[in-house]
Amino acid sequence: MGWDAFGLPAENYAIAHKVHPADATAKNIKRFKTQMMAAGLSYDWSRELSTADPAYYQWTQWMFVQMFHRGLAYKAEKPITWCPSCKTTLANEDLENGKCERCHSQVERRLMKEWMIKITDYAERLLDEVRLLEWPESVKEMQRNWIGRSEGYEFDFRIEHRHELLRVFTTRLDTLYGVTFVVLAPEHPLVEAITAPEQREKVKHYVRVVTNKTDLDREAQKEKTGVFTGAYAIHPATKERIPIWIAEYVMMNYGTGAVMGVPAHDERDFEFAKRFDLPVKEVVSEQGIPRGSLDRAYVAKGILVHSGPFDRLPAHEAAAKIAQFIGAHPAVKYRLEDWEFARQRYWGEPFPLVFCPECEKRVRRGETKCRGKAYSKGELQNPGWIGVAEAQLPVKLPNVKSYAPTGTGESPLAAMKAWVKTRCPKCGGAAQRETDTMPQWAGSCWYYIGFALGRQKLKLKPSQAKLFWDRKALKYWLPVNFYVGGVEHATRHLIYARFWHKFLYDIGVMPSKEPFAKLVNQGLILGPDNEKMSKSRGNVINPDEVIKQYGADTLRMYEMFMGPLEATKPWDTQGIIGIHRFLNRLYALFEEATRKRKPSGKKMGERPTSSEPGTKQRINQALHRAIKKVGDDILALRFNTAISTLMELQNVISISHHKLSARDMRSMMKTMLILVFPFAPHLASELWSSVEKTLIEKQRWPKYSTVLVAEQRVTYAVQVNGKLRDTLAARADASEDEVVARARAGAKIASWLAGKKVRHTIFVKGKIVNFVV
RNA sequence: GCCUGGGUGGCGGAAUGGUUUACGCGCAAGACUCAAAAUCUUGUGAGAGCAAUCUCAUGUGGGUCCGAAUCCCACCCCAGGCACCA
Repeated sequence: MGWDAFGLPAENYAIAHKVHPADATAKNIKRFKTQMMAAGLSYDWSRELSTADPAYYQWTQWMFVQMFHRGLAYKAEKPITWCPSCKTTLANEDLENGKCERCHSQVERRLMKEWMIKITDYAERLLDEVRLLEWPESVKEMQRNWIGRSEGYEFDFRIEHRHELLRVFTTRLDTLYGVTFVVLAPEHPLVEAITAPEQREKVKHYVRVVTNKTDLDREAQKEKTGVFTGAYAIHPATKERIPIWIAEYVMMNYGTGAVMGVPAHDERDFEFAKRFDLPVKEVVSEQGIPRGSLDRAYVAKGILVHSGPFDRLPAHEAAAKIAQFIGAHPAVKYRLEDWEFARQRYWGEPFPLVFCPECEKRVRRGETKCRGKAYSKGELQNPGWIGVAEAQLPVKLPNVKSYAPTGTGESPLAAMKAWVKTRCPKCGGAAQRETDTMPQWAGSCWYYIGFALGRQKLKLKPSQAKLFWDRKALKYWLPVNFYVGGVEHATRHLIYARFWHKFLYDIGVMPSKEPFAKLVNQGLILGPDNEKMSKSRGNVINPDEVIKQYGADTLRMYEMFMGPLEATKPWDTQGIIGIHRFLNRLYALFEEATRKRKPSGKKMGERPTSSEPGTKQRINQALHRAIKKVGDDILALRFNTAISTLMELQNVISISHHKLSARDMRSMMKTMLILVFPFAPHLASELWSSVEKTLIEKQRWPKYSTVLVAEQRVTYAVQVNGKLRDTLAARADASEDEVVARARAGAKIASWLAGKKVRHTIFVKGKIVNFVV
């Protein structure tokens, strides 16, 4: 078990309850642990870890600093998501429908300079290597959509009277001759430079209005809006003058932030052209014959028309030829953006980075080393930022009195002058620590590696990294064979962790390419009202209460019995009694079997000295089928049907067990206990230990007899024209002729067949006879 | 709008081409009890019938097949994801 203890969830809780996050976290861990132990969850507690433990987060810092040195982390001014309630920047992945996933506040965009991780460098591999994963198709698809690859071309428009070039990305270069305008995102860096003096006021006003909108407002905007810049681009093929507009429907964070407007063949461009009365020029049609006028965009691919030398070419061929003609080059774009990695909050891993003004000057002067120590790629790309040396890790999170977020864009750590002030690891000069902290995802990106390596390894110093990366252990344990987790991680933790793992693979410390080989999403248990459990709804089922009322075994077993593991299903307060009854009957049955107690209810005679053979055979068969079915079901994670099978077995035993000898009954019940043990370990081991000195968990899973499991007598369904008219009991090995003859002879069937001609007879061994008349 | 799941009794669900509704809950009747709870027994898809039995039923409509909850086509509804992605 690992405690993902840093980050917003823990800190927001601490603030709400006016306790220090470290204390709140410690208290909650203790409570969770008590609950888990009460439920009998058998984790290997010797490998327990917490992401907020310095022994753990020193390695998180070590990994980050490796990324930094290799140029994967950068500080750049960008419009970043800001949550006004959590008072911190957030990553795209932290949003849910444009709102903060933690507190559901409406977020804003703020121009800020924060640490970003170049996860986009890994976009291609994150996408491609999804194929290596045995994951639910839905999650794989969510990841593919999140990464969002699209292939197209990039090319530049010349701008009339200016030397700058305007780069656009398109997936439909075949529609180039249909371009009647160009659109820039309002935040596009060229907007100010190219805007004509007479349009300046209008453009400024528009940009201000649009950039003040929240993302949600911008999404809600249905009508197209925009404004003409007064500038013109030159069409690369026809050399026509093309008006340049800006509009909020073009996003700065995708592609190049500029698009070619082809109203005839793009729905959005069509809408925009209609709104602002721009020309619509048809250049693709289904059969190569122009329609003349379009009442909506024709977006399908087709044959080119009105496209100069490219007329009559099919789309794909045309795109390649046009690219050659105008000098466009193939390009791939991703929806995935770089990972906003800084939080202006207290409760997180401090960055292992310092800012050194002297080193900044040296790097800016073009020096590549300082006192004989070379600057890393990351240090050269981020002038002044220096990675903390391995020997100085961890950078411990200082204890503060005032941990509440400030809202100023600086974390509470910035107020800790003594902590902030430090020496540059490169030049020894005065330097300042980075005061932002890492997001809660950082620690959870590699906790499974922590489990694999064990606690002793975590306690090593980062300067002993070579010892830390125990290749043998990593090869033995990883990739994780089987990961059970909620689907809410699909485009968050599971993207980040895959990236993190691939980075560790690249630097040679991790032997596998992917962290989690097989994934299953367990369904959410809803409240009895079929809604997500929440305090405010008052529909929370507290496991402590359930355990108090029914015991831990009933709780565990009922959770498994409710339905398939993957299904989301409501807690049924009444349904749990069924499991409780099952366990009580098992207890009573076992007591009877071991003769510790007189059977309750009906008077029952002594057990016979030897079992009644038919009964013994019947019960034994049921037992062996259960051994097979329960075993198979557990491996296939079908716990609900495994439990049904145990109930069926118990029903068979309880009907006629009094015809079994004490010895037989006892031995069968002991086997059943082993089957029950994974589901109800407390009761099973209690009963086991009442008759055995061994431990039930040390027992081997029973073997079933294939002879007993095989059906000896079967019931045939007898149909006439596919409709069930009779059933027929027969030996499993009875021949077709025999079964068909007997089926035909049955009184019911005879009457259905009377006066009709049987055209043919279908026989499926062990299952069915069907007379077609 | 696009993508991914899913739709079976009063309820949770079982069955992935062969007796639809296993198992459990609930409900009804009975036993035990002064009574209740607990426990045990029996019954329980819908409709018709005294009954044997028959007809209908797996979101809707069509198709394939001796036979469809299951395979194919079209549509409807529910849940989740993405969404002005050029």
